[in-house]
Amino acid sequence: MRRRQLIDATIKCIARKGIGSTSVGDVASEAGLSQGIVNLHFESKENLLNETLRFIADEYKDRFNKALEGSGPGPADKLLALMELDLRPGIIDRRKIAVWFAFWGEVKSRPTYRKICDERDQYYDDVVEGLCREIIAEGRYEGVSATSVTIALTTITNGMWLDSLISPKNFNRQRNLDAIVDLLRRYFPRHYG
Amino acid sequence: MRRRQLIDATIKCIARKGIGSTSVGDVASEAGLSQGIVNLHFESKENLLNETLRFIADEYKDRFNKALEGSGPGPADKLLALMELDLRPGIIDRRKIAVWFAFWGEVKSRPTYRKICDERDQYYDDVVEGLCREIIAEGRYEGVSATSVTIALTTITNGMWLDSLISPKNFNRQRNLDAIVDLLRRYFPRHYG
DNA sequence: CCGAAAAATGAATGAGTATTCATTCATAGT
DNA sequence: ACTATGAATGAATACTCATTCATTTTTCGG
Repeated sequence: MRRRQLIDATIKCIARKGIGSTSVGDVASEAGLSQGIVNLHFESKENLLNETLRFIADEYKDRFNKALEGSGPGPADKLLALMELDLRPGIIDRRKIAVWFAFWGEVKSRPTYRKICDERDQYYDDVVEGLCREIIAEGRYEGVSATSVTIALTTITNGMWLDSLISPKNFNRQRNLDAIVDLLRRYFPRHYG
Repeated sequence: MRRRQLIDATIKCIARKGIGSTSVGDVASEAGLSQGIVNLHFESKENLLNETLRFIADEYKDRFNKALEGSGPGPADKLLALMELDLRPGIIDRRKIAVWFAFWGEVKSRPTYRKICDERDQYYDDVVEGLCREIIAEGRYEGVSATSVTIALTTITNGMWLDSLISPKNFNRQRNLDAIVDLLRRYFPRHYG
């Protein structure tokens, strides 16, 4: 399918040159096709970018759901699997992260981007909060607020993504994963001890 | 100073329209000046953007140092003051955050941006890690890794900034601050109890 | 095979934009 | 009063880029 091929080319171009310097001509030649091809299949550049963002959001959601299914049965396993997902080599790949940040960088001025990102985050937050509640009930943890843990867990991974983008040399996946597990242990010692 | 005036105008334009859609003409008219003014004072658009990023990074560093000085004397006070800083209304202002993300979105394709951001983060991390070490020593906390706490604390605030950008409606400063204090309490109960 | 419909091409168009520069103008020095 | 200075202007230039469209190529049902 041409549309998919063009979206892939768009992702490559954005990762390499940023959204601002990516022209439809660049995308077309990255795909090995001709000038007019983008407008033929997507009508406009804006459309292409919207659909590209939707594509990477869907792709993430897929991996997210697969991680949930593929993990151990308990909520603690599932939560850990989700945290690990965000630091998996295939996800925390500098090119992929660059694309996410390129779109996030335009969220304020493009309501459509905001909406797409918001949907993804909402879903993510809901699942994480649900798992935290299950763990709290299961372990009879007193004084642990599911809301607080959820905020900590969901924000921390995005912050790590930024680190990996800004200090790739200094970034250490294992150390970051350790920090997350360490944090989980503080909240839920009987599950991650 | 004209340069400062132009940098302010650039920040406003980026917050409103994003980097991609901000032209030097926009900046000039936002400043109430004429076409050629940007190239007169900054030689090129690229230069203007570099200096704008450097300006907001310096501005942040200033507030950061003031927060350190203005807080209570102990490392625990200082650390909390830094965390509060990142959620203060003047900092977590959607326009300011939008500018940060606009630049972060281009970090991968613009080495200069990366360098400026990296310097800022490096400094931030070093200070936070130093404070954590002091607290650990002071409270004789066993089994708390300064590295892990530092990673958690420094990444969490950037993640919160992203949330405030994507779900401004849903974003609640107090709830986020509570999450941070809650987290501090888990690591350092005798300091934040 | 045929031929109509769909897909793809790439040159042309026109809007927009960074940069240049000849000129204006206010101020300061002589 | 006259001149020198340099900040500021804004029209002109050169260039990039999204979009259009006439034309060519491919596809595929009959």
